[in-house]
Amino acid sequence: MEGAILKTIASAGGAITDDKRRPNESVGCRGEEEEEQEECSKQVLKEDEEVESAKAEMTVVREENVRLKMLLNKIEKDYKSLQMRFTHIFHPEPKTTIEEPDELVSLSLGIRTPIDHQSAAKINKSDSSSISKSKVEDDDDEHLKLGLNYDSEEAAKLPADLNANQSPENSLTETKEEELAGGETWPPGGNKVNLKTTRSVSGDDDLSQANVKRARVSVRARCETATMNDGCQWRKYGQKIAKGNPCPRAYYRCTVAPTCPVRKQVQRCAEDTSILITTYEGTHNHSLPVSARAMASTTSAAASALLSGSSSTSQSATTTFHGLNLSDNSKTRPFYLPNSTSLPFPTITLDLTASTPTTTTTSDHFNVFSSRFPSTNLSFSPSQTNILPTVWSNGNLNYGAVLPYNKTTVGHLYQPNLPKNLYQLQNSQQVLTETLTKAITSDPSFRAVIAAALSMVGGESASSGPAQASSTAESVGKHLKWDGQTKIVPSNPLTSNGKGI
DNA sequence: CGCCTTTGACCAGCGC
DNA sequence: GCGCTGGTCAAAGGCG
Repeated sequence: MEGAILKTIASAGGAITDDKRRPNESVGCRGEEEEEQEECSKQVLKEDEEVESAKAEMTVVREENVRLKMLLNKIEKDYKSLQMRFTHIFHPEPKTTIEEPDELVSLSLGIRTPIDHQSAAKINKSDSSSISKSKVEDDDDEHLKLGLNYDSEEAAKLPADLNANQSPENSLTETKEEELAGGETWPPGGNKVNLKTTRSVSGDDDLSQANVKRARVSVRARCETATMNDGCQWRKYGQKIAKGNPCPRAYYRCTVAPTCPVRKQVQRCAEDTSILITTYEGTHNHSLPVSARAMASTTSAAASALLSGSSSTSQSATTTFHGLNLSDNSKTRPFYLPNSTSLPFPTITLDLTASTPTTTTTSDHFNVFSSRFPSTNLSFSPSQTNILPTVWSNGNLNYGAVLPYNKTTVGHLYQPNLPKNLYQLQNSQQVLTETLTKAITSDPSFRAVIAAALSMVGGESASSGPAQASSTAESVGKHLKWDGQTKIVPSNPLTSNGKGI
């Protein structure tokens, strides 16, 4: 049946479009034959060209792959360099910075395991590194993943003390909490117990310790959604109307791990409701999805920098910051920074809202922060590619600021009419600022981390929607390789009901 | 049914 | 001591 049909078609002459048969067919006149041959040769050439182009494309893709691999290697190297930098910054010469056992705990960044005071007291101050190493080596794997939440094999290959030193907030925030809780989940009012305990033990020093342990990282970003999609799972456990801000403040708790101590407060800026102020507290004690690492790393790094500054100026921080009320700033403060007036916790603020060129002065309401503790403000301008820090005396560190470094902005540092304690504060803040500057400017990895956060937040703010916001994180997750395997994160790593954070 | 949000109540710290 | 405020708890209800 089919054969008959084919014969019929073939006899029709030229109806068959099989190109390969045409050169051998003797149909039509000689001129048509030449045309067909020419046409066939053209098509063959075209196919060859396509093959060649495909090969060239494959070559390009291969080269791109090689470049990406090199980029990944570079990122990993940068990360290791960043770790070294943090270790270097946060663990200066012990004799010059560590003055008491508690201070040792404060400076032992990232010690995830609870270290009781007895054992800590037995250990020599100068052996802080060995403390970290021995404790971490005894710890389980999860604790090795702490800190900057980078749990690649490269990180695992690093010395244990490096891993242990990644996360200041782990050691600072959770050590005593886990002591109190016996390693279990947070007891009701754990923070209260913590604060109350530390305050009742030995007065101001412990108070300052508690303050340092409660370091917070506040992120200001333009976001239309209820919360920033930082990749983590959060559970809302409370909401309050804070004084002076009609927008309610929501309290969230990380639910990725039941024992995770991380909490965050979300509140819209009263001045500009498109600005979302998210304040993070604590460090995740579990591995994070790729999409959550950027923010976690950023906040952890920022908190580390802040705590480093606080630690290095702990003396003045205790004696000066508590006694000094930055009433000038707080009175003129045109927006409401979470906890800035009521809590003595050091807060570092990452200002990701300065996406448009603005005239930045010390009175710029996006860049003036005040609290009883020296809040440190990092203002980023994502549109700027040349990152040059502008530092002024109030601890603000304007990244990519529109204004060039202008000494007039720091002029009041040298004003002779300032009270002595204000000078102390400014000196402390200057040290803090220098520490931050050192951490950020001297290591490209820090900038990479910040850039990752910027890309995430910027994408979200630009898209004004959670789905699109997550696409940025998704692309990061899809294109980054960790632990030698590609981890595909969900397009929207939200909660099961899709409401997310 | 499990997880989440909502929301009023409770507690602690702080200032007057 | 009292009131204000921030932070947290926990019961109730909603949602998938």
